[in-house]
Amino acid sequence: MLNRGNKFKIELKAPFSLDKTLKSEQCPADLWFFDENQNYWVSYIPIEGCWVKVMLRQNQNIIDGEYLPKECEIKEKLLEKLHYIFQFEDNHDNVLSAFSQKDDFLAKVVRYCRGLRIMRDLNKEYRILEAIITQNTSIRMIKIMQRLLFLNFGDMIQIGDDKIFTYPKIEKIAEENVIDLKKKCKLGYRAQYVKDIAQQILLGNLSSQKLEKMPTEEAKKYLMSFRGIGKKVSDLILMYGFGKGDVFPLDIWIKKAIKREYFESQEVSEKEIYKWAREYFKEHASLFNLMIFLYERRGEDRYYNYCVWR
DNA sequence: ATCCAGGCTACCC
DNA sequence: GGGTAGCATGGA
Repeated sequence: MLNRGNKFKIELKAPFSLDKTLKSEQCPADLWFFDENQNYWVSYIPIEGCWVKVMLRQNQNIIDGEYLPKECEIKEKLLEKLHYIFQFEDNHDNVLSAFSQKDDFLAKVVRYCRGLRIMRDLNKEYRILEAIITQNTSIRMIKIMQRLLFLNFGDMIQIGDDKIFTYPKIEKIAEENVIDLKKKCKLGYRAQYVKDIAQQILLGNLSSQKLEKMPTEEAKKYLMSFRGIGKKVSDLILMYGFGKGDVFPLDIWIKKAIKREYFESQEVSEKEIYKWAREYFKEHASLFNLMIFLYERRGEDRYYNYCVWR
């Protein structure tokens, strides 16, 4: 590695793949990018007021890590956060082999997704705003919009040689006028939603503390009471912001796959798919949702080199 | 050019 | 309750 920062190692005790996880295009993976020259994954994490550059590389069952700046003595805290983000210790093997027996499609999906984890975001408020901009657009555009949010509403800081922008500040978004927000960040009609929700978060009406205490169904109703948050967006927020394992975000990829594999390509309503998924996957719905999403998009372009931070 | 993308709201019946 | 036009934006 750079050999300039502080080094650490994480020993993996369960099957885990950094590549599968970060190339999966799950929402929190957008905060990581692959540095092709250095051959490691990079992200930036705030720890006790200090922004840290984190670099990771996997070698068999070892994650080699390094962070900057060197004078930050936060190794233990950083490891704690990385465990929270990646869930290294989650061993899904029993669940995966059980579901592989259920049908051939799942067997293929499970094989393809070996080592995949559902990530969690440290910044719940950002996760809420980011989920809103995912509606009716492409993964490519989602990354562009995120980068523009960082650029326009984050603070510029320097870590080593990197000049980056921190997470977009909710207060700044809340007071920006909608036309400018729309133009600056290419948010389209989502700009009004983003601004409104930012205000609701600041007012304490949309509270992540409240959300954390709620069971899934209640949390979903709560989220959907805000304009701009519907079924799908609330599922994404709960899955990636609040670690809910029993949600099932329905986008076109999932709908297509479920219809094809389980309803003989017949027309099925969203309601029926939700009901079916709850019964079929039970408390593991989120995990299989992400695996099917990844499997279905296996031939699509990936943008894991794209950096939202600068 | 028309259709589509990790959908939602408002309004129709 | 279910069904759908309109919505901003850029890529195919």
